[in-house]
Amino acid sequence: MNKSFYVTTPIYYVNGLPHIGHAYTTIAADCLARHKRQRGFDVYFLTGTDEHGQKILKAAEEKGLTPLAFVDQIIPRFKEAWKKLEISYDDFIRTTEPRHIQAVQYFLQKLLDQGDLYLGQYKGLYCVPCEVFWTEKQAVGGLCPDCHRSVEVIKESNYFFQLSKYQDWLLKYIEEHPDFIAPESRRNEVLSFLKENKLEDLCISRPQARMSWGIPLPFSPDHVTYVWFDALINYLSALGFPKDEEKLNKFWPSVVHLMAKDILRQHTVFWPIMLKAVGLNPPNKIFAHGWWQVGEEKMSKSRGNVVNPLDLIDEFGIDVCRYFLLREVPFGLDGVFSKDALIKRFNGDLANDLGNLVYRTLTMDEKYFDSKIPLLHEESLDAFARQELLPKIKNIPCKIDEALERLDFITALESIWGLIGAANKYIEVTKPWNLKKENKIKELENFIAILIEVLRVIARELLPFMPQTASKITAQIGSEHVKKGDPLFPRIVEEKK
RNA sequence: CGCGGGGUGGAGCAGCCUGGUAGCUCGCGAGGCUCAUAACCUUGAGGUCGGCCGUUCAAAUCGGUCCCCCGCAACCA
Repeated sequence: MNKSFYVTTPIYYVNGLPHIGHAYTTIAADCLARHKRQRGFDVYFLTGTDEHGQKILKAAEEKGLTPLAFVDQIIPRFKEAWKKLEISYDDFIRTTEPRHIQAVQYFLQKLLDQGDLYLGQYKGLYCVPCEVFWTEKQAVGGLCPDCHRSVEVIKESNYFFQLSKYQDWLLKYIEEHPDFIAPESRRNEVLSFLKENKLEDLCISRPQARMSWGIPLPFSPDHVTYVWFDALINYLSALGFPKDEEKLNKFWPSVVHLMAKDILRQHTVFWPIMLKAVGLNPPNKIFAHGWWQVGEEKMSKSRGNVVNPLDLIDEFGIDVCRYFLLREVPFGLDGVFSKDALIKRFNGDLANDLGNLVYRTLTMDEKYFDSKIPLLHEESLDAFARQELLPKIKNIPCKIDEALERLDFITALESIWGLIGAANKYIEVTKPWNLKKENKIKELENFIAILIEVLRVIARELLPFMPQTASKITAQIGSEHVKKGDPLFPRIVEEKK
């Protein structure tokens, strides 16, 4: 049986349209999924949408729609975006689907039955017009931070989940599993949080009367499930929890959860404890990546500086966007997005290094051998090819495996670009135009043959990162004859102003 | 003294754990080559490694202290 690999994005909250942050997480997950498939793993790649909660209800009311009608209208926009980005997900889960609702209700019932839930009083500062609870620190001077009207103390009866019961277990687990939470700075953040605070019990319900848009508690018609409790379970319901034991055993817990850093705590504190409570292992890895900033500010809808990923694709193509997002900034750190930076990457890495290497190689093969691909004779290769090209060709897959294990997309890509650089240098060192003049056909044949082999390796290893480009290169090379087309990445010449 | 991350040539980063010629990418200067998308290859200029004090034969790297920037500080997705 093949090894299995499960990768998830968060389920995106659909009170808005997909933006570059959503695309970033999803592209990263897609890259990992494609890579593992290529290496022979059985892969399950899950994405989806989070459709319950206060904000959805409000957004729907503003549009005069029922919540379900509202989300039904948004979901296609996400699916279209992922289709356009050629995201190779295996499953798209919606929290309004029966399979998910059943899983959540089973989960809740089990917790209740084993005594992990209790009915208590939720007390909080509530802003009635905004319909939002605030903490004491947030509501400075008893005022709502949003609308600046005064908040009221509200008490309501709700169900609670006793997190603190599992706190010591979680702390120990994180300490004993250094790779569980990444990057390390985030891991430290969670550790210090757990060491310095006693976990409060998590309020996992909302009164149906105040907030109706959620999954009903199976044991209380007066309550619906708190959205986060509902949402996290999606990672299990997509595996057929609790019924499909075969699928569950196959893919759990060999999972990597990807997300932006703002939802780290829910995934590293609530989620492992929830799993522990129902007798499942924590996920293998939880990775929180950074935010993209436009100019100086964090990208957000309210600031109106959102970069629409679909517009970018129209302008530059899928692969260029994928390459830029994965190559420009270490996964885990914040980055600054700008078109200038993207164009720089395009011209430098893609046009000059990769595109030009492919094009000049194909041109030479066309000129010297009428596009026929000569046979490679490894034993008679020159010193440079043996020392600089062959070892790289051999090592790249392993280097990429290691790098992607750490979600280090940059190092993985750099290993490919190391080969591209060596090949460009090889052409310079070998001076094939001289070989041609001197009629050294054998040498010339081997020279072209090894370069084409290099292109094959590049195309193969680039596939998870730039699927379209990889197929284009493969198609250009063919098996016996090359088919030189247009340059892969025509240089972008910026207009003078 | 809440916890954590960071301040390295014009820009963005690596190096720091395991002290000993400060490295990479981009940009800029010069040269080479012509198969190629003014691309490619070689080479040069440019750094008090945030400030100060200390340990040491020797500190970007260890210790102390100060300054500045950025995260986290929970039930809001």
